[in-house]
Amino acid sequence: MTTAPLKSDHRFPPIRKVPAYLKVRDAIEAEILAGRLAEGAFLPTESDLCTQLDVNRSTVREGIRLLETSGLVERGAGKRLRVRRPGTGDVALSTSRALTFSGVTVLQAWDALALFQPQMAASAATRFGPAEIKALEATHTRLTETPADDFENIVLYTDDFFACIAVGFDNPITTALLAALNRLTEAGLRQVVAAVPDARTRIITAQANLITALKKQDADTARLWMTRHIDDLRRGFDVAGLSMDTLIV
Amino acid sequence: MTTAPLKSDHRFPPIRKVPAYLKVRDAIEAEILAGRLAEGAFLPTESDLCTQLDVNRSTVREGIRLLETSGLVERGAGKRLRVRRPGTGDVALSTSRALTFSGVTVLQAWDALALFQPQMAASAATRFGPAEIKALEATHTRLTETPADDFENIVLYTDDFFACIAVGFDNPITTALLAALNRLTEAGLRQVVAAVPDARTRIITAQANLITALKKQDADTARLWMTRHIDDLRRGFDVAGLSMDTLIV
DNA sequence: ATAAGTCCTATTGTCCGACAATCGGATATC
DNA sequence: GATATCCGATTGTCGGACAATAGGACTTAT
Repeated sequence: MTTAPLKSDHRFPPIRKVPAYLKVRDAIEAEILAGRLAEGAFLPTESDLCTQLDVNRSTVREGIRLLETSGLVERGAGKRLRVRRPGTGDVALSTSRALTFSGVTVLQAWDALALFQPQMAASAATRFGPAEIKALEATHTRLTETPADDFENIVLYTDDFFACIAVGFDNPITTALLAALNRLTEAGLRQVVAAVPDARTRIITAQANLITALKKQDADTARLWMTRHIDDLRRGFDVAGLSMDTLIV
Repeated sequence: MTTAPLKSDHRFPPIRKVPAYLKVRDAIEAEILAGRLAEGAFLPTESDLCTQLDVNRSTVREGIRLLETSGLVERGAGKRLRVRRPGTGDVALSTSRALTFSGVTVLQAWDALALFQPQMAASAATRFGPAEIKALEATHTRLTETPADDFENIVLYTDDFFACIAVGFDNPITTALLAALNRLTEAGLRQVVAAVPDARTRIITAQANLITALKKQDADTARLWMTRHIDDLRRGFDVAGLSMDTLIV
């Protein structure tokens, strides 16, 4: 006969009671992800959800609020909820917001950009067809036609150029992630463009050489010019007197 | 005297009345981001917020729910809300969730991985010091010591290896984004490891060669082996009979 | 017949008040 | 000093209520 151990080593699984409003979220989310609530379909009325889920309307509303941020449901003010599949724009926004909240610095954002963008440029050299290059040229042309003092549009088209490269891969993941990075660096770029007089021409030069390289399917040159482009941005930060350690707002 | 135009071209800015619960969220979020509510500080009681913001508690709660998903506040069940700065883990989770919701395929996730990871490996060759390489070796050793039928840990340590490379850059952005990608491919990797007998040894080989290259600061070889590693994963998908077009759940 | 006005209903946004559960701390007990 | 007990504060949930309005149906005017 075995004696009972002095110290029990039996492990109880932790008891976690999930609040009702979280269950509400999970229930609705599950229905959507399972496809039983198709995209564009209206969700039941809040009152209906109350009776179906057997909770109070306040609880239902709290659950819905949790879904609202993830972009799975769409709401017009005073209108019913509609199921929605978030697009790359939503992903980029939520990612950049999350990164901002977590407290990243300008340097970190630039570093990530410097890591990923040259590789994308190099890969683009072999993967881009005439259509993608045409899109790049269109954005580039818009930039060349922008007056040197129209900072806002210079920033816009510079970002667009980056975005075009990401979009050209026809992969929503790269598109979304690079768009998120662009969002993080956009404010810095705006200051650089405003503070550094020859920023615009340097950007135009880099873009032109990059496009040429892509046309020739010259991956190394494409990578090189993108690297120069990104490095230029960093020098711009210095010239504009921006500390790389400041948190991105 | 000019005649009034037949068709008015005056544009009114759209009137949007923001619901109170959104304002509540914005108010709290602003306080946090401005640093007036420091990390770790307790938020006022819901009742306090009611009086301060002059709205009903239900409204306050709805606003709080909106913040909850972004990880800016932390809540123990039945306990007060505490201000919190989301870490890379939170960013990775929210990003991978957002990508999942937006409906990405296994192919797209693999493609993104194939685009970014080799570049990270190449850059690691010049940027990693002894400490980072030591961490990689530790993970690698854990994998070699894992029995061939312990699929769960094989997947775990394989992911860890990728994560170590991202972490080595000491940049929360790359860490978070790559972790998000890992999350997306993890399920696929699990199936590959379970279905392809020599997956483990192939992974070990790739990792070993990669580490050797990093030690020699040989960027090209590092990139090469990472590329092989990722390509192997793709072949594994084929062997395991996984369609690359399936949506990631 | 199309456009504009009128009414009605359903639904959301917001409020009020209430109560059980429980967390944290103070207090009493051994 | 450690343990048990009590208590106030706070959250989670509930029920009901009401104003505002979006969306139709219906009528009217040009």
